[in-house]
Amino acid sequence: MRYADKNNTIGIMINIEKTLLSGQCFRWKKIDDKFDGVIGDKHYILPSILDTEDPILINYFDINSDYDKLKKEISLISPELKYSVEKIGDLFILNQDPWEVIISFITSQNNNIKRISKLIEKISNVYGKKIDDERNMFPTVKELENVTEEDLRNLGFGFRARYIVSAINYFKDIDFNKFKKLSREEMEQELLSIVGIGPKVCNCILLYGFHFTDSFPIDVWMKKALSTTFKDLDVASLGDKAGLTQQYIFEYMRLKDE
DNA sequence: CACCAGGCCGTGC
DNA sequence: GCACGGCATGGT
Repeated sequence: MRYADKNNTIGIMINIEKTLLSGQCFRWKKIDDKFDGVIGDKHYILPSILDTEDPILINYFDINSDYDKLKKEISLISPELKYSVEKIGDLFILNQDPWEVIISFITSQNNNIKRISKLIEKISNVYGKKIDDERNMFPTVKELENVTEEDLRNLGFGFRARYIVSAINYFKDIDFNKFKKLSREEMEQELLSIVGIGPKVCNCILLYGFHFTDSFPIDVWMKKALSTTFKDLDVASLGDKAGLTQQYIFEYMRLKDE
């Protein structure tokens, strides 16, 4: 929601709760009515209604994109999506560290959010730089380059340990800045060549890690949604609102289960 | 004790 | 091509 204060400064107040609990990020913990998390090298404790001019937060929550417009467009697609947008309210596609997203979503397969969060916190505490007494940064590719499958199994990553090592081995030898400049198609092809990254994880990485907002990750929930309530939805026509639409569909399916 | 978690890999047909 | 079992671990 946009507002102007007495100095006529334009600000934006957003509700970050649904986004931080949506399953696109794994480093935020809800403590009482605050959210405790890490963005890059900073430890944040944020209220669920956020009013900020911090450029790091503005970028992270993608505040400069026009979500009011996107929500309006998504509401027009179907009554169910209109309901979901009204009920859920603010929902953003975050701008996260792509490397953290790659490891997070490899970790996410056949797993649940709680345990994914625990594992991401562990790998940060063991290999990442310390920020303060409570939190560490997510480790860089460099900091993970000598990590073995056994190390990761000992941390609890299970069968995903092999996949994470394969991702580390791929990225330790390439220039990440060049990788970021690849086209969506090229990037998809590269990601899928890494053992442990299949179509679903790849789409999550493209969407949540590299902000290709036309990505539409299809998991078990989405398959169910697209074969029942949303069977008439033309996914291919969604364009750059596909990722956000997917999030509202996911939330709709969750709402229905309550 | 079973069964599941926002999949993917390897194998066999 | 596509169906199937196996996979580590922790939670219910």
